[in-house]
Amino acid sequence: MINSELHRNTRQRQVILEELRKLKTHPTAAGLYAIVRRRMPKISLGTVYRNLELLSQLGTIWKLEFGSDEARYDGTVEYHDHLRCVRCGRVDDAPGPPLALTEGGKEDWGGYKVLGHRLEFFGVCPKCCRRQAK
Amino acid sequence: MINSELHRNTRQRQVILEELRKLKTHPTAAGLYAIVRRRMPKISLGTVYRNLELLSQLGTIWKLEFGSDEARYDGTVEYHDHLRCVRCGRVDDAPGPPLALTEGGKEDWGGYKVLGHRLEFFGVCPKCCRRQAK
DNA sequence: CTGTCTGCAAATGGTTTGCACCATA
DNA sequence: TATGGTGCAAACCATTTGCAGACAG
Repeated sequence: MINSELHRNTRQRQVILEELRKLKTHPTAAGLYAIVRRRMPKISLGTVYRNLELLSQLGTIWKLEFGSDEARYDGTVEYHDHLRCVRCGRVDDAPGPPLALTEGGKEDWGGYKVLGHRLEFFGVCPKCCRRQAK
Repeated sequence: MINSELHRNTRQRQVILEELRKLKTHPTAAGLYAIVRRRMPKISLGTVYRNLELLSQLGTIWKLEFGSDEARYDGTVEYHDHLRCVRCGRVDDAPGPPLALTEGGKEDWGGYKVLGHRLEFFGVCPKCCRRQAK
């Protein structure tokens, strides 16, 4: 059941959320696991996955699962677009305000009940651009 | 190497592309495999994957890998947005023209070399809406 | 106390890959 | 006939899950 009142506030959950929010980057589950483990050496990767999934279901964090690579997680709540590097998989926030997509009146679109959208730009990140230039 | 002149025109590849283009839906690799097997019972799933990957690298088809579910493939070449059902994973083309995203002047955006974008709407498809209503 | 959560490890499942044979150009 | 492609099956690997003990409320 997805209801924040039914869930306990475990130390693992707190640390996972805290460390995710400290990061400007959008780590993978494994990446965040490595970071969290510095504070909680005994935590398991399964717990990290379970909490990231739960927090994203609750709308507390955002799971970025465009593309074929591993999912990445974003501790920011407000909607914003993303920019993904096709070479290394890195994900950054798109600069500036999100593109305005007028979804008004589209709640029933082709028989679909539209809930939202995701917009992702893809390209080559600065580091990979430099690597290519060499 | 990704160069159409270096690739042979095998019967398997022809049939895979042909069947994909017949479909209005956007099948998964396994779904297309089931269809292709009606014409080529001995074809393997690995061959379907290899050809879909190659064709999408060549730009002949489009691999839709938003979301966490299985990848889906689209035989249509022109850009269009997609509409994905969050319940059953079904993917349809978004009706009407694609939203105009003025990417001009954004080739160097936050240090990124922007190559393109993908826009996906998510919601509940007609069939799943009906299922819920019962 | 009760039911959720955790650590651990094994299972899952879509996708990829090694290999020996086949077939296209 | 040289080389890319295929069928088969095993390998991969991110993610999920079963379980018994731990802990929050």
